[in-house]
Amino acid sequence: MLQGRCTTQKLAIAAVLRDIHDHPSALLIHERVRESLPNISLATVYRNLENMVAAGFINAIAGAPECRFDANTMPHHHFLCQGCHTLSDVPATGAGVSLLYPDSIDGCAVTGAQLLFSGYCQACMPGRPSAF
Amino acid sequence: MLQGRCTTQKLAIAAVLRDIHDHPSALLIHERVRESLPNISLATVYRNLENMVAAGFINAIAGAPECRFDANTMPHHHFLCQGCHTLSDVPATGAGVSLLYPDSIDGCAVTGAQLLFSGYCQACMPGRPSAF
DNA sequence: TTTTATGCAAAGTCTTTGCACTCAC
DNA sequence: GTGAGTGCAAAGACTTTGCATAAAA
Repeated sequence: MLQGRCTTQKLAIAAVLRDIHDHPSALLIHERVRESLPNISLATVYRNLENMVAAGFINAIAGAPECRFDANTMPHHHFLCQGCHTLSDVPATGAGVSLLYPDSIDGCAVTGAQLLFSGYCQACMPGRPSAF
Repeated sequence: MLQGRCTTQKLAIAAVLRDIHDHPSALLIHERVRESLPNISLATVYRNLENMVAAGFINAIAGAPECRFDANTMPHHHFLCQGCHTLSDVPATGAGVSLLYPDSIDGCAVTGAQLLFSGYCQACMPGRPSAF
């Protein structure tokens, strides 16, 4: 799982990612890791996250103001609330979502697809009765 | 289409967006607008883009290093090449892509969906014969 | 005239980079 | 001992904000 040398910092970052099940930004990950490793630098967090994304251990989620990370590498989609900017998981199947796409589009090799839904969560539903 | 007062700056930005058919970043838009309006400030470009996104006149595309904008408000998807970071349009239908989703997921109202494919364009196809 | 929009400049936020030092191997 | 990995600090890139001025209505 970990590449290269096994450092305390890498283990601490991996442990945080394993425990967090929401979609933390790099800054939040740094904050959490500092609980167990107060001296770890933000640059180290960024460098290790970059390596983990490259290794496929975590996913980088596009679409939020900052880049967020996701330790859940199972295929799934995301929902971004436009009210509170919360990012939540949407199962790849079972939520009524159906996505099919070919391996290549217009001669381009497609290696992955990110589906980002936007809208409003129950708490942020604008101008609608809460019974919606 | 334009909200509020009709200023030279708004018209110039709208004209640039109408002419550009790729997916310019805010900085690139600023550069292009300066060709006709050399004194326009970057802050004005950002403020107007924000207004146009809010008004639904253009879309903000998530997933690129910087936020990019898209004057094409017809439903369509995007392909981000991991080699050259070029962002291109994928027709909503006709490219073999099939996407179906409900109006609400887990009690959240879904107002839109962005589908971002990633992979490699023909020029960046890694370690594969160009005849792929 | 009134009020919104702009330009300028500064600050804010997130991310990357350079370099000397440390520690896993 | 060697070199990958780290901490620190600075810089970089993109975006937002404050305020006086300009211009649309």
